[in-house]
Amino acid sequence: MDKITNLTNITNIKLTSARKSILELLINSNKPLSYEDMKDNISMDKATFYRNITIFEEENLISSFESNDKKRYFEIKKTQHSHFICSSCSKIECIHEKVDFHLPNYKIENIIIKGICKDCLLTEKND
Amino acid sequence: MDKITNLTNITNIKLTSARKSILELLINSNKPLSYEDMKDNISMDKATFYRNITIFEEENLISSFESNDKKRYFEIKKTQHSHFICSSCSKIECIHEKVDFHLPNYKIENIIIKGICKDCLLTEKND
DNA sequence: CTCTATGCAAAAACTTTGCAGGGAT
DNA sequence: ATCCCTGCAAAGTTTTTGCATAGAG
Repeated sequence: MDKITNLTNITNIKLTSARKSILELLINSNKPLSYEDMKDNISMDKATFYRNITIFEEENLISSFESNDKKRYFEIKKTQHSHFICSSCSKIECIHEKVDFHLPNYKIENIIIKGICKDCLLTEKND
Repeated sequence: MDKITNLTNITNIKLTSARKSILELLINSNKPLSYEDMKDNISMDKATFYRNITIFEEENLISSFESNDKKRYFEIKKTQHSHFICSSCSKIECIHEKVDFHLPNYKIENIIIKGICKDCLLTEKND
């Protein structure tokens, strides 16, 4: 039984080939992906894509967040980590350092850190 | 000399009445505001609004982030704090608790925490 | 046969751009 | 007179919806 079947057989969704191709891409990616990132590798209409994304989120298979570039980025729910979005180049990086933070009575799902990445900081200095 | 003059006279932007009205709203708000939040209280076209917002960001007077609801939220740069966005009700809250977190070589500007707020958690339990 | 999934086209929502007119100095 | 600011309208971008067809069980 492969990873994707594992993921979906605990839910009540049908594993169509469209859905499989989205999940495959997300599982094999080491960073969040937008529709634009994925569209050349999944052969389906954007309507189908977004409808399936909605279902995946309802089933808690994936999480998403909005970035600087106005796009939504999607990611398989796996070991929890944070994301860094560079205000300058819009690059997104996964941050695995532990963030020490507690908010009683809230459920924390995702931490997004905005700022300037080290590459852009270096470039600024060289200007 | 008022707050707004203080804010802007260190920059090289002209303080028009349009700009003043945006800054006034942001200064007096205790939470980030979107264009929609502000539009009834500022009498200017949305083009003017967004053009001025761009200038304010370039001048480092304000910061912004994208929320669940596809809107950008703007805030005067003041004492640093984080924001909590509820995935369920999309409410935004300012979080003044310290987030203990270090990323060497990166400049951190803004921390956004996504999750379920305490009100929505309660509602879920009561279903 | 029935129920869900999909594609296509159009709509929706927010933001940006082009262009011409207005205001300030 | 010049330069920047503004309003209006149109365009741009991402995501969503309606509807009819296709496909699975």
